[in-house]
This record gives sequence, C-alpha cells and structure tokens, in this order.
Amino acid sequence: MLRKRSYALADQLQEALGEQGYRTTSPRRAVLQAVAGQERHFTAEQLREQLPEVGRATVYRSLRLLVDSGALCRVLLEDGTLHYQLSHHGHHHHLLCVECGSSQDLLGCDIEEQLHEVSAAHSFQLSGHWLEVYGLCQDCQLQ
Amino acid sequence: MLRKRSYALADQLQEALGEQGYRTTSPRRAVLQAVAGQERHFTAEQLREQLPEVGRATVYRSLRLLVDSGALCRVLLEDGTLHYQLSHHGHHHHLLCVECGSSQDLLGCDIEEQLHEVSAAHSFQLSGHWLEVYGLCQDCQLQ
DNA sequence: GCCATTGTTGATACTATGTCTCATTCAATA
DNA sequence: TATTGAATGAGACATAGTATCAACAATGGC
Repeated sequence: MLRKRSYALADQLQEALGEQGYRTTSPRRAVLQAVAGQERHFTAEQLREQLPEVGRATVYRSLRLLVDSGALCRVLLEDGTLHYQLSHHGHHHHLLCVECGSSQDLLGCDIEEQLHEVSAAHSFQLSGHWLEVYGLCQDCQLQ
Repeated sequence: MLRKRSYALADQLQEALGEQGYRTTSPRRAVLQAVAGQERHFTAEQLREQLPEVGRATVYRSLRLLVDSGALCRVLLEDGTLHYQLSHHGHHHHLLCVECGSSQDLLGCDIEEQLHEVSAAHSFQLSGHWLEVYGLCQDCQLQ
C-alpha cells in the first residue's frame, strides 16, 4: 500500500523533472523513490545511507533539484540541523514536534499579512522570510 | 568615539561573564573587544580573521559563551549561512537587508501571540520558534 | 608575594554537511 | 544507431564547527 503510493509519487516527481528538461536516469530514479518513501523529514545523510549504490554527489544534487522544483522543502530543526521534507502545499510553515520529530503544516494563518504590515511600518520592503515553530504535538503532550 | 564605546561595551560583556564565574583572560578580552567593535552581523570566521593571535577554538568557544549568555544572537541569512549579532533586546526578530546586509530589530509586533493562537488551533503546544525576515532596507530601496 | 587549584588555551584531529572537478557513461533524439 | 551533451561518481576541497589533551595562567588562600 505504502509502496504503491510511493511509487506513484516517485513517478509524479520524475514526470515533473522531465517536463523541466531533466533526464530519467537510474540513480535519479532511486533517489526519487527513496524520497517518496520517507514518512518524516530526513537529512541528506539519512537518505544517502538508504542508497549505498548512488554516489554522494548525486544524492545531494538530486535533493537540490527537488528543493528548487518545489517538491521538497528544507526544514530547520531546533538543534540547527537541516532536514528535508515532502512539500505538498506551496509556501507554508511547519509545526515541528521536538519530542517525536513529526511535523504538521501550519495552515490558515495570516503571518504573511502581518509581516507585511510590520515591515511597512519599518519602511522595509519585504521579499521573503523563514519561520519554524517548535513544540509538542498532541500525542506527545499526553506522555 | 566608536572605539571608546566599544571598549565600554567590551567591559560590560566582560563583567557579565565575570558574574557568571568566568575568568578574565587576554584571549577572551580580545574576542570581546572585537565583538563589541562589529557594526553588523558577522560570521565566526570573519571574527577570527580579525584575531590572528587568538586560537580558533577559543574564538568559537567565546562566541558560544556570548550566545548562551544572551549578549549575542544568531542570525540565519537567506543563503543559509549563520551570522552573529549583538543582541540589545531580549527575544526578538530581524529585518535583514539582502542588499547591504544591515539589520533592524523587529519590534512592536505580536507574532508570538498569533503563533500561540494558531498553534492552539492545531492542538500544538508551542515551545519556541525561529523567524527571520528578508527584504530591502529603506536606503537600498532608493538605489 | 607565592602556591595550589582549576578554568582556559591552542594545536591538531575529527565530524558534519555540503560543493567542485573532471574523466567516463548513458539517455534522448535525429 | 550514431551523436552529443547531460548526468554520474570518485575523490578533492570547503565551511563551520566540536573534541582532545598537554601546557598555561587567573584566582583565592596563606
């Protein structure tokens, strides 16, 4: 079931890259499948360990490609390490559980709007921002 | 004038560390003076270049000390590099100019409050967050 | 002022997380 | 199927630190 879903997702990612002129190669396909099979955010090295047959540089290159194309987003954990995560929506933020490592997308919030207002008040022309939110998810609060 | 001010600031930092039981040593004093003399955010390596007589490890150790004591804060630039900056206020955020590298503190904003509300709506118990805002400062908009 | 204690230093090795180079390989397409 | 340029992978290099440990030195008690 999961396997089926992640194959479908890998196909979808592959197709998206194809439309951007990138070739279908077997190392690339292996990376896409591994990425599609992740259940949580992951580090580049974690992914690489799952792909001993793919060169290090290729894993990193593929990750960059996926981030640039919007399929993956980078997530900054509280300890400063950078993780990657499948990105289902456009620009959004994450609620990261510091206990179990799960993450929820933070939706339906108008932080952007408020940032625009406050920036304007400082005569600052906003072009981007980075926001991560840390805490305990519902499950971890009970333990 | 600037020199006088940065000596005074260095003294102040030194004193604060002294109260926490840290010793006054000459390498540490050199780092504090260099930090106090920075006009913008800076990287650890930039600081180290200004202090060829101080060991690398000592520069990094002192920076960590200053961050832990609240005198410095870490700033994440848009390119992913980590900089340090004198911290005048408690917890706050930065408006970082992507053109000239200057930064303003983002004050008088209730992002925290809003994050609490939205987290609650997701049944998430907020414990911390990281926010950086990028754009153009007033001066750079004119050019 | 002198000594003992113990925090601090710095040289160096190591780790983590990438990027770059370049000869080789292989996917797309004509 | 021959061509060609994109993609790969081994390995060097870069960046931003942390760990180790012998030697040093700031502080406090005498």
